[in-house]
Amino acid sequence: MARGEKRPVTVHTIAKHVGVSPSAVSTVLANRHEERRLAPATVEKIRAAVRELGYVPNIAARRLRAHDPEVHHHELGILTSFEAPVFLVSRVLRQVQRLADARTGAGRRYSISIEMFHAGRLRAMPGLLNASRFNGVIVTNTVPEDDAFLAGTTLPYAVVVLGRRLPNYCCVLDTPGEIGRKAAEILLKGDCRSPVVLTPALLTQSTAERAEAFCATVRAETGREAARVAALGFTPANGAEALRAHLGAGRRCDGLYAVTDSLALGAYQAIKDAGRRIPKDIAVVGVGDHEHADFFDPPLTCVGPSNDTIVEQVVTQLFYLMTHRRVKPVEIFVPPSVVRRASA
Amino acid sequence: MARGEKRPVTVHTIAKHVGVSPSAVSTVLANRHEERRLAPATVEKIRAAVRELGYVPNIAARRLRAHDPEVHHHELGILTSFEAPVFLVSRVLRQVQRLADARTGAGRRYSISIEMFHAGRLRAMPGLLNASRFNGVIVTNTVPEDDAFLAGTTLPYAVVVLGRRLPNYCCVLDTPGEIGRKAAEILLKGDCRSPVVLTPALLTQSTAERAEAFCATVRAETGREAARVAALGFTPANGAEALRAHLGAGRRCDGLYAVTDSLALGAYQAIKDAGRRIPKDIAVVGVGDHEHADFFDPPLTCVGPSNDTIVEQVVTQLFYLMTHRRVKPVEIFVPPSVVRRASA
DNA sequence: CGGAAATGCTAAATCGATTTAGTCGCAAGC
DNA sequence: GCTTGCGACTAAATCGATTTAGCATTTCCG
Repeated sequence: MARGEKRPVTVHTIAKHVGVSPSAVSTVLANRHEERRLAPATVEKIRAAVRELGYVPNIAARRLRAHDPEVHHHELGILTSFEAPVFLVSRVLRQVQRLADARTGAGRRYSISIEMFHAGRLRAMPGLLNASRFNGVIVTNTVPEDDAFLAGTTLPYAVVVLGRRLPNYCCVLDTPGEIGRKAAEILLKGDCRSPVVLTPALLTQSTAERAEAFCATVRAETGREAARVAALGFTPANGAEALRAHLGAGRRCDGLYAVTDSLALGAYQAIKDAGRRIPKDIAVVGVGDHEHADFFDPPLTCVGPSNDTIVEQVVTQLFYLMTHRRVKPVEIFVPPSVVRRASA
Repeated sequence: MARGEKRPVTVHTIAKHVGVSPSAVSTVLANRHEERRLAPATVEKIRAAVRELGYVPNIAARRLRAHDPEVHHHELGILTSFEAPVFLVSRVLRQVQRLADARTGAGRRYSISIEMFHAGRLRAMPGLLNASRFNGVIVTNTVPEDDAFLAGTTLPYAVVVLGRRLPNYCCVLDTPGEIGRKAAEILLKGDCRSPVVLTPALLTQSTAERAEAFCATVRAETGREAARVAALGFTPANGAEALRAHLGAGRRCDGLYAVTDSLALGAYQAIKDAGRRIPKDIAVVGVGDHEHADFFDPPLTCVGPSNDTIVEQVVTQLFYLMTHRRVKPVEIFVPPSVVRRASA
C-alpha cells in the first residue's frame, strides 16, 4: 500500500524496517538469496516488508547500476501530443529505428520511445528542461503554447521539430501555402466554380495556412471567395456533419478541399448521402495524411506534405545533430506531393 | 567524433583531458559557468573537449541525480512490435495516461512510453530481464518466439499481455473462436450460400483462429466448405489483389469475412471493380480494428474484439498489478462486439 | 600594509540499487 | 587446542552526473 505523502520507499527503508542491511534486501529483490545463502526466515521477513511498504524500485538508479560501462547508451524520444493521430509518428519511429539499428554495434546502443504530452503542456514533461531523459528528440504536433515554451528555452541536446517553425531549432516543415495553392489549382482546372474548403474549427498553424492559401488562390484566379466550412473536430463524423449542414442548407459546392483526410472521409459520406457523385458533381481533394486514402471510394486525390520525405529528413537531421552538434539551426522545407487519383 | 570501441566519454574523461575537475565540466554542461564564475578560457577549453571527444551524457545518471527524492516515479511501458499497426496501441496509451493522470499527485508521477521491438526479438529489448527500465508494462503484438521468451521467465514486475495466452502472466484476450462463429452466423442468416474468408498468408494466432472458427461454423450449419482466400500481406492492396484473383477466376462468392479491416477495405475495391454490389451481391463482415470502419462505403459490419473493453481491461489490470502485486496470474476473456452496419 | 572582497576552482556528498569482498560466530575435524 | 569451513550477513565501492561547501589566490581599498 502506498503511504500517502511520505518519502518513496527505498531498499534502505525496507532494510531499516526489517533490521537488515540494504544488501540483503537487494539480494532478495533480485532473487539471489539462494546462492547468497540468506536464511529463509530473513527472506520471508524482507518479502513481507517489500509488500507491506509498497516498494517500487527506482528505475534510474537501477539503470545506472545495471548498464554495462563499456557501451554507450543513447536515448531517443519522439514526442507528440495525445490529441494528434499517430500515423506519421509511427512512421517516424520506424525510420529512427532503422537508422539506429544501422549504427548499433559493440559499444553503442539506442533506445527509442514515443512519449505523449497533452497539447499545450509540453513544458510539463519531466526531464525535458534538465536534459535528464533524452539525448535527442523529435517533437511534433505541438500547439502554440508548446511552441512558445520551446522558443523560450534552447534545450541542450539534439532537437528536431516537425511541422513547426521555431527560430532556435532545427525544423522540418511542409509548405502549407504551396499545398493550399496547388489544391485550389487542381479544383479550378477541373472547372470547379464553387469551391469549398473544409477545416476543423480549431485550426493548427498548418491547417490554417493551407486553407488561407487555398482561398487566396481562388480569389486571385476567379475573383470570388471560396466558402469555408468548419467542422467541430478532426474526425470523419465531424467532417460529415459539417458538410451535411452546408449541403443541406442549399449552399453551392462543386469542389471540396479538406485540410485533413479524415475530414475528407466524412465529407465523402455527406456527399453521397446528398445524392451527389464524386468527382462528377463534387470533386474532392485531400492532403494524404491517411494511410488508406488510396482505398477511399473513389480513391482520394491528395495534395499534401510528402510524408516519405518528411520522415526521412527529420530522422536524418536528428542523427546529424547528435553526431555533429550543429550550431546554426536549419529549416528544411519539404515540397508538397501531389497524387492524382479519381476524386478530382 | 565517436572513438570507435573505447569506453564511453564521461565528465571524468573530459575533466582529465582538460586538466580540471568533473565539477567544472558539469558546470559548463549545465551552462552555469557565469554564476559560478569559471574563467572564460576554461569554459572554452571544456567546450572544445566536449565537442572533440563526442560526449553524450548518461541519461540514467542524470535522472538519478535530477529527480526529486520526494516524488515516487513510476515508469510504464507499452511494448509492441514494429510490424504491427499502432491503432490499438495508441488507444492503450491514452487510457494508461488517463488512469495515470488520475493518480498523479504531489508525491507521485508517471512516465509512459511506447517502445517497439522487432517481431520475435522481444528478448533483445534491454532492461526487460533485469527490470531496469519499467515498473510495469503492457506487451502486445508478440509472435511465438516472443511468447516463448516470456513463458520462459517470469519478469519481476507488473506485466499484462494483450492478445496472447501465457500461463505465467496476466493476459487479456479476445475470443477469436466466438468471433469467427458469429461472423459466419451473420453471413449465413443473410442467406449467404458461398461464403469466403479472406486472411493474410501469414496467419497470427488470432487470425488463424478466427478463420478456423468461421469455416467450422459454415461446415456445421450448411455441410459445405467456405472458400479460403489468402492475401500476401495485411494491407488493403494485398486484400484487393487476392480477392480480385478469386472473383476474376469466376469462383463463387456472395459473402465475405475479412479477418482484418484493412483486408476488408481492399476487398471493397475488388468487389466494386468487379461490378458487384455490397451487400446485395456480396455481403462483407470485418472485425472492427480500423478506426474508420464506420466510414467505409458502405459502412462495414464488424464482428471482432471489443476494443473499448480490451483497452479498459488491460490498463485496469496493469494498475491493479502495480498496487496489489497479485500472485496468481489471471486470464481475462473479452467477448466479441458485434456492430451491424450496412455491409452485411 | 592589513583586512575584505572577488576570483577561480576543487573535494566530497548525494541520488538509489547492486555487488564484491569481507566479517563474525559457531561447529567440525585433526 | 587450533585450524578450517560454513552459514548468515554487512561495509563499502560502484555506476555517472550534479551541487554544496569551501579552499587558495589575487585584487582592492582605506
